[in-house]
Amino acid sequence: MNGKQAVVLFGALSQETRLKIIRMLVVAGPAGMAAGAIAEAVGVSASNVSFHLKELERAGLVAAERDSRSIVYSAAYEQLTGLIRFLMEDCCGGRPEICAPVTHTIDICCATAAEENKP
Amino acid sequence: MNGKQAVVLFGALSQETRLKIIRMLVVAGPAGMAAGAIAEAVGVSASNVSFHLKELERAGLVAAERDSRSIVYSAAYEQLTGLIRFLMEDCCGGRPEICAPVTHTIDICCATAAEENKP
DNA sequence: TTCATAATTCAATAATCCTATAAGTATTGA
DNA sequence: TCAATACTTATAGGATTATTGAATTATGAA
Repeated sequence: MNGKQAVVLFGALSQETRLKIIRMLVVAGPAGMAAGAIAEAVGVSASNVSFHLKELERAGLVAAERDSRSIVYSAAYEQLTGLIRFLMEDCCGGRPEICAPVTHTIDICCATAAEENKP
Repeated sequence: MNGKQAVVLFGALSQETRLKIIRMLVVAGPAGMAAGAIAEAVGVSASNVSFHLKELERAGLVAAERDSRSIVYSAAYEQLTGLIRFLMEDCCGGRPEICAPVTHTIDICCATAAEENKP
């Protein structure tokens, strides 16, 4: 990840519709969602959602795959985690307590979700 | 953190000069840096850095404090960590391996920096 | 007080981004 | 093949954002 890439990614995330989409896809997981379902969920027109999905795809934040008539989009987790790493690089300058809240909360999120997912 | 706030924060980070500033302040730590030093480091005019610092302040990503003739800016870590939490909320849907890379890398960053900082 | 330094504000211009509408492409089923 | 479904692309507008240079405010030193 370099600065110019990161600017593009942050730009892709700095729009209400696109941020809603990404957050939804992050929750949806690798299975992803069809463009139509996304449009309905965020409440925008087909052409508008298409415009924003293309923007997200251009940034590399989502991947698209056709499934019959639908096109299914899914979150690119590696890009997201790479972006976070880039932003917090050398973050704490020897003060772990400064960036600990990030790792702590994400660990809890993972653990909770995994727990709920058990059979 | 809510969606509208997050959009403002991502917007603040989606500009080359501002991203450079934030990353520099994240490394600089609580001591922060004066506006003039920031301008020189990122290579832009005083009025331009002032414009961008104001934008970052408006978003709540930096705090400003006057010190004699200088105005010293420092990163608002809680906002950054809050933003990351918001983005990755319920991220992995029971698959901890998906978001583990984030927490792992930040943990390593903290540990390494803390180690290097020992007397 | 007067001058120099540090930074902000203002105004004008240039660049970029978002939305809506309309037209186009791919896929499936009658 | 014809029509319907699911999306995408093109275009044109209005809105927001970035940059520059000149003017302004705040602080400290001679």
